[in-house]
Amino acid sequence: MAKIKAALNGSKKDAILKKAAALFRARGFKASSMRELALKIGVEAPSLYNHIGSKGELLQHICSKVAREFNDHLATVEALEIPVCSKLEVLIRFHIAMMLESFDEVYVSNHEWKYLEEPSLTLFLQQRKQYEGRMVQLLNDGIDSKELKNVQPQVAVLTILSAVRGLEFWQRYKKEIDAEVLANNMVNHLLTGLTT
Amino acid sequence: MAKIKAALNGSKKDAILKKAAALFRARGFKASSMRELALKIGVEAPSLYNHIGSKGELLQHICSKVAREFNDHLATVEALEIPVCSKLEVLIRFHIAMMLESFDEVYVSNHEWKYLEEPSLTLFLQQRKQYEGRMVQLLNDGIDSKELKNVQPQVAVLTILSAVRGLEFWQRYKKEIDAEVLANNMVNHLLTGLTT
DNA sequence: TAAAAAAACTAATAAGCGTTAGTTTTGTCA
DNA sequence: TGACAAAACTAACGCTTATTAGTTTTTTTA
Repeated sequence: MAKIKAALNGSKKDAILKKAAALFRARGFKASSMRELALKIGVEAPSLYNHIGSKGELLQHICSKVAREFNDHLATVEALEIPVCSKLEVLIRFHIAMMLESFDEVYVSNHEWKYLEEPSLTLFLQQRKQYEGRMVQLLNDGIDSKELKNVQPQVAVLTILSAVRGLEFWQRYKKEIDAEVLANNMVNHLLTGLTT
Repeated sequence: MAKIKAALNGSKKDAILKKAAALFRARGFKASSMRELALKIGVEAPSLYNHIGSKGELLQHICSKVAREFNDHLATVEALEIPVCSKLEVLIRFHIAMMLESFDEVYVSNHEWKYLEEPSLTLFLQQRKQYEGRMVQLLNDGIDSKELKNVQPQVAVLTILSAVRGLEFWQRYKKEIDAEVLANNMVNHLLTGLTT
């Protein structure tokens, strides 16, 4: 059987991770078998273990990479010296961009994290909680400076994060609606509402 | 071993369905075993088959019931003679109420539907698509009557549905934020935005 | 209280799982 | 070209899965 093709500028492990993310997204982590993953790669299941440690390790890599990217980005946004509204806009557009270029990974991270083993599970949840907390802080800044209405910041963060998360459903409309139009609409909706 | 306790005003199958929804939500459908379900009920796994047909049938019942309830409610809202904004508010509040009183079932319906077998899977997806389509129609009405801004209705529906779906994360804040406050905030945010 | 029905039990089956061991093939470098 | 390392292979293990068969216990009904 042919050897595993390394991803462009990546190790063979990276190639496996990419296929694993696609499989886990389509089937779910628990319903995905190592034999199925091997088949997609064009190899027998035990051969995978020359490159990876375990099935769970694959999930761990996917989730921790996504979490790191979002946290890193949030840090850069916090450092910007622009109005809170603009920061929110940048954040929302980043979520949309991530959904576009790393759809499988983001989806898996959002849906399958519960199958992480300790201590990765605890770490992941801590990072997510932190991310939310820092967004709440951002909204509080905006409320203090009168840029934003006096809302419950936790509820607003919940609404925003859920809305951008829902971009996973958007794949369906890809042909009908341009990514730029989508982003503009969502930013406007979440910041200025629907009503005239 | 004790017999399966029938739910108040319900059959034994209903009691199993309730426990199954809770288990499927906590563990995921594929990761939930019939032995585990039986344990929660206080019975051996094969005994369940005196009351149900299969594991998949449980998921099917849960998902189709939730889908029916949402579709039925949408029909009553469409028939109301009130402004579009009010209709949207009623819809959002219904989602919040459903999340409160049938959390496990709604969560499972949202997350585990992909494990439905045919023809239930196709039916479920059709109903969901229909629900979205009818909401798009509702928004179009609002845009025509100048009640709403001239937005892309598909994007707005995506945003609204995703936001209310995200209420599943809200359980964490239950102690801090009252359900009524949550509902008011979310309705205001989705209809009138965040900015001053 | 005896018969019938419902629902529990134990035992077992076939299939699929992640993973390991041991071996063979393939690719690399001196 | 020969030697070493990397990575593929086959076979198999131990475990879990949903479900069935057959039997016994419990409950309902007459």
